[in-house]
Order: sequence, then C-alpha cells, then structure tokens
Amino acid sequence: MGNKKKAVTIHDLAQELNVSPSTVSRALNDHSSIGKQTKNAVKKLAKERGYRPNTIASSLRTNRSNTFGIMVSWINRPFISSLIAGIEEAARESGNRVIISQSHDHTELEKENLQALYDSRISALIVSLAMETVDYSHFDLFTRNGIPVVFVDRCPNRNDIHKVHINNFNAAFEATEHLISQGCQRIAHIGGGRHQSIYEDRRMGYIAALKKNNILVEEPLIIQATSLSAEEGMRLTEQLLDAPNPPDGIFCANDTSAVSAIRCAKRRGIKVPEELAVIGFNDDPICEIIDPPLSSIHHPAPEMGKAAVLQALAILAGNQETPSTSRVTLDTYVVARASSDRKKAKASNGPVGPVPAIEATAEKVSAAAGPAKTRRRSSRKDK
Amino acid sequence: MGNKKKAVTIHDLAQELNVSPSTVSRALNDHSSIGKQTKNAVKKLAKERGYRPNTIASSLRTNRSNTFGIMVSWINRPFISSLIAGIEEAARESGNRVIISQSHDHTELEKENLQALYDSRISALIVSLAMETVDYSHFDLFTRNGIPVVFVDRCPNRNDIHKVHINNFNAAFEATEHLISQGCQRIAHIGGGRHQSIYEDRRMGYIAALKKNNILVEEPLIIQATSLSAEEGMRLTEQLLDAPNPPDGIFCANDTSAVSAIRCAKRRGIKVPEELAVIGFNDDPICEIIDPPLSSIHHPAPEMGKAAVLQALAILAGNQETPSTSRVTLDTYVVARASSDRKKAKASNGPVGPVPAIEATAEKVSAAAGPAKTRRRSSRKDK
DNA sequence: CACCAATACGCAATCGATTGCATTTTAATT
DNA sequence: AATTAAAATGCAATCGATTGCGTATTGGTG
Repeated sequence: MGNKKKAVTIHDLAQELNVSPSTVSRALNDHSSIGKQTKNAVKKLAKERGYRPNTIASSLRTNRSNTFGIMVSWINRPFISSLIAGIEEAARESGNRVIISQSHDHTELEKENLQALYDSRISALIVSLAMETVDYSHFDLFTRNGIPVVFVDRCPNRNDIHKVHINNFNAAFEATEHLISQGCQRIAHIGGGRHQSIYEDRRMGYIAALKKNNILVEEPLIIQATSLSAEEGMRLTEQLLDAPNPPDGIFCANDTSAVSAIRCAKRRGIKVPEELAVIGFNDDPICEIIDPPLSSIHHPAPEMGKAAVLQALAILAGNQETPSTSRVTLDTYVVARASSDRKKAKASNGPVGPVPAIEATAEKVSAAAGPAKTRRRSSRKDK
Repeated sequence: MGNKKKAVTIHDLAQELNVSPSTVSRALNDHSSIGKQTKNAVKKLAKERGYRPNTIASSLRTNRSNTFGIMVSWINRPFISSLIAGIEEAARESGNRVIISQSHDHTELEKENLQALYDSRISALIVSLAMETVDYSHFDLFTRNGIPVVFVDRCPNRNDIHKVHINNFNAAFEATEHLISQGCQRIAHIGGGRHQSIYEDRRMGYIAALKKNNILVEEPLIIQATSLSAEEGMRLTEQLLDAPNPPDGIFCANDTSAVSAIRCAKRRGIKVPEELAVIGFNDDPICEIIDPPLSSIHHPAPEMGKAAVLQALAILAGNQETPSTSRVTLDTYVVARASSDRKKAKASNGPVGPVPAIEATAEKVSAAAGPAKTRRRSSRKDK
C-alpha cells in the first residue's frame, strides 16, 4: 500500500553495479562507447528495479522538453477535437507529450496562455488562431527563440510561416459549383470574418465560381458573420429569406450556421433542397443527423493534426536555421447529401418517405484537381 | 529577427544587481525574509530583462511539476471534449498545465500511455476509464507514489477511490419514469457493458423505475451493447423492433445510439414519439439537431472537469496522507424534447408543420431530488 | 614482450532554481 | 557605546541526467 519509496535513479543503479552514473546513462541511451555486457547488465537491473528516467532532469540538462504545445480556440468543437486527437496520436508516436490550451477565440487569452506555454519550454507550438486575432506579433516570442510554430487551419495571412491547411479557395469554389450544378441560380454566402484568411479565401472561391458560371455576384447575398454560431446563422438566414428576392441556395462557411439555415428554412415552410439548397463546411457529425442531411466540405481534421506534428518534427530535425516557411496543403472534397440534392429531390417528391439507411445517406464528390467523380461515402465511425 | 539569445536566468539578474541568486529567487517568490526594496528592485529588473522562470529547473528541484495528466478514451467525443475543456480551464486558473492522452478505449493503450504520464512526473491524474478496462491495478503506480488519481464519469467499481460522477441510477430512473409519464408501457433499454458501473447503474435505475411503476421487467427488452456506436445502435434497434411484441419506448445509455434508434424507427415508418418514444443520455449537441429532437439526460461535462481539478487540488493541499476516498456527485436533469413528447405529439398530429424556433425546442425537467419541475431550456451556445 | 590503438569507463561540470543553515547588517535596548 | 534580537542576505548543496574530456583496460601486432 503506502510504500512511497523514493524513485530509482541512475545513481542507485550505478552504485549497485559498481559503475559510474555516466556509464548507466550512456548504457540506457545505447551510447556506442559502452560495452555490450555492461549495457545488458544495466538494462536488466533497470528493469528489475523499475527504473524510470526523470524526464524533468533530462529536459533541464538537454534543454529539450519533448513537449508540444497546442493553442486552439475551443477544445470542444468537432473540428478542433478531431484535430487534437490527430496531434496527440502523432506526437505520442514520436515520443512527445502534448499540452493544450484554449484561447476561447479571444486574442487576450491567446496571448496569456501562449506565455504559459512558452514558460513550459515547449519544443514546438501548433496553433489554430483565435477568431479575433489579426496581429501575430505574440508568436514572435517563439520563432525568435528557435521554437517552431506551425499554424493549422486558421493561419496568419502571410507567407513567412509554417502552415498546414486546406485549399479554402478551391473547396469553396467546388461547394459553390456543386450548388450551381444542382440548378441554383441565386446563391448566398454566409462567411466568417474577412480578416481570417480561411474565410476570405472561401468567399473568394465562392465569387470565382459564380463568375466562372456567369452568375451575377450580388453583394446583398454575401454576408459576413462574426461568430458563425447557431444563433447568428439563424438570424442571418432570416435576413436573407426576408429579402425581396431571396436566394435558392446558401453556401455557409461552417456547418453550425448551415444547420441553422436549414432549420430556419423549415420553420418558414421553405423546402430544402427544392426551394433552398444548403451546403456547409467541415463535415461535422451533425451533417448526417440533420434532416435533410447536410452537404458539406470534408475537412481532414486528424490528418491535419498529424501533418502539423510532422512539420514540427521536420523543423526540429533540421537543427540549422529553420527555414522560414513551409506549407502542407491537404485535400478536401464535397460530401453531397440531401440538403443540396435538388435533382433527386424533384424526382421523388412524394410525402416524407422512409429514411434511407445510414450507409446510403451520402455521396462523395471528389474535390481534388480533375473532374469531379462521385463515389459512395462510407459511414462515419463513432468516435 | 534571429537574435536567439540565451534566456535570462536568476543568475543574470543576481549579477546585475550584485546580490546572490538565492536573494533573487526569494524576492521573486515573495519570501518574507527579503527586504522590500530588494524585492522591488529584483522584480523591476526581472520585468525589464524579460525574465521568465525555468519551470523545468523549478520542477526538478521542488519535485512538483504543476502538471495534471488526463487520460480519456477519445478526445473527439462531445462529452469528453467538454470535460477536457472544463479541466483545462480550472487547471490553468490554478496555475497548472494539462497534458492529455487517449486510450482509444483499449486497456493496453491506457496502460502504455499511463506509464508515459507517470514518466512526465504529473502532479495529479484525472481519468475516465477505457470501455474495456475492468482491472485497475495499473493505477496503483500513481496512488502508491502519492500522486492523486481522480476518476471522472467512468470510474472503477470500488469505494476506495476519488471520483467525480453523476448519480447514474437516479438519472436513469428519471429518464425511464419520464417515458412512463408519457404513457409508454413497454420500455426497452440499450445499455453499455455491465462491467462499467455507469452502465450497470443506469440499467438498475431503469429496472427500478419499471418496478416502482408496476411494469413487468422483460429481459428481452434489456440489451447490452459493447460500443454504443451508431452502427450498433442501429442494429440493436432493428432487433428490438423485429421482435413479435416491440417496445413503445427506448431508453438508450448514450445519445449516439439513441439517434440511431430514431433513425431506425423512421426508416421503418414508425412514428417517433407516437409509436416509439426515445430518450438518450449525455445531451450531446446532436440532440437538438435530430428530427425529432432527442430527449436526453443533461450531463454537466465542463463542471465535472472543474470538480475533478478541485478534488485533485484539495488532495494535493492536504499534504498528509491522502484520504483514500472522496466523491463529488453532480446533478443531472432530464431534457424533455419531442422524441419523447407523446402528449403534445398526439394533440397536434397534422402534417409536418413548420419547425419551432431553436429556443422553443426543449424543456428542462428537473432531475434533482424533489418533484420534477418543468422549465424552459435556454438555447445551446455554439461552442 | 613491448607498443599502439581501439574500446570502455569515470570525473566533474552543467542545466536553473530552491532551501537549510550560516553570516552579515540593521535596529532596538540598556 | 555595548549588547542583542531581528531582519536581510549569502553559501553551498541539491534535484537527476547528460556530456566533454581524460584515463584505464583490452586486444592485436611486430
């Protein structure tokens, strides 16, 4: 029970084996200058005595903490938590710990908690910016001191950084073209704050798609939200539908607001997708739950997390002056579901029929370069 | 740009002020035996030079890491991510870091990652058990060495532990009585593995509610799931509905499976809640998205996280022999939504009308001791 | 057998902050 | 002014692992 004995150290092992602590240390680290027998003896005893290296002492001496810091807005959002899950896994596999911190989307808290992360002597930082953040100088603290900073998803709008992102322009372009291909003529866009490049890019992709298809770009149909929350999505959709000439399609910059758009339309007796097609962004779990199921852009969150870890490791490995920039762009694709499927919806417009099985609720439309293919989308795992 | 100068240490400050490092250290820690002027001088210079304490060195010396370890199944589940959000906040406010690890619901991974957390010299451990875990001996490592372990939600089935939980028996009892109050006569239960006490307790609460209301307890209506995933929920509901005498209500041990139950029923053309009332557990965001909105048990995830941190801090504060047990029980309540509202549903059985506004989709039925009150449920914030 | 080069290992400083125990300075008292 | 208690500060060890450099051991070769 309460045998709270002190932890075993290399000194203990050294003494017992009549060798020096240096030898024990080197033996455990498989240093080349230690004899095979000594190594084995040390390792054997270490196991017997339940020796566990003191990572803190090691960190102090080597000045390497083997800890990655994560700074995100809110942990409990589907995209973010999946991102973190990916980071945690990749970090652990490379022998690193992960410590997390939330900005709650406020720059002030971001700064404060960033300082705490710095004080923790993290070896690398992975960040998804707070919604508010437009000035990035608080990250200089890290870069100045040789601590790699890798931005994910919400990145600064500059080039001299390391980042893992998706091609928001293309994704939005394809989302919009998807609506167009379904026969939408007046497509609205509920976007995020334009100071965040991901939202600005989505907006530009949307506009480009309209132009390419010779559709008039109407400013009143382009709305800039501030939080993209459910409430805001509801309010902005109301506003759109109240207009004299309401849209017949909406591309929302996230799924939360897109779900609100659907609910708003349903409340008003407007049929989705027949009278209003909707597509969101992120492919959150709610997409498959809402009725009709919400089309969206699939955003590879865990993979982005892993990629960010790999980036950081690569920078750390190249001990020399860290290259000031690098980027990884991951693929997205349109997940076409009923909320935008006007063709099928018009074909069978009977009363509300039986709901299709889970496995058949979605199709995947490739969004990578090249012509859009259509494939089955496998059902989502419960995680 | 690249002025990667070495970090300022107390020695640097000491030298510049012509005092000893001890004095600087004490001054910064507001030690009583340091003169007021010296203190001010030290603090002033520390700020000027941008001194930041080396937490690693401090940890090594004091043997306190100020780091909490978290072990959960999957970070990216609504309940868990909210739990972590709460832990992170409370930990930060008390000057602690938080490092996280996932078990992916496997005992083996739980063990491995637990070892890594131990090696990180965490000051306390907060755990929600892997689904598989039935043997708890791998936690002895911590308790033996004076590291507080606080279990949350999925706890070991023993009394000599620290835990933060809800009263699963009562919650299940009230969920079941809620269905009964809605006129259900044959209520099924899709529960989790009985080796996990939270699921066993829910099962017992369900049975108790039936008995109290003189409803026959039928074994075929009580199903034990292994993962409570969407797929499994679908399969088990099929099974229930295929039976010669199908249930008119289902109480599911989580929302994921409850959503599947609803979808399964809809696919078969069975009306929810008129022919099958459904209630879940956790009050995940999907509850408000599914149609009809899913009734559930509200589970105060962030508060549980905060409570766990407070527990851990309390144990750490009482330096003496840690009391071997303590528990915090948080309140839950039934959130009654349309999936179980047979009375209202029967009153207005017209065609699918306009959907009510977000704010009006749910009522909250108090589940704490005392008679059940009914109140409005405020709309969920987007987090 | 002597000599040289690997090969194996030990010494001691180091990372930065903390802290028990002196030691010095200041202030108060007679 | 001498004495002493109190207040302020310094010394040096310590936490546990790492590592540059020096020393000892081993084995091979002429």
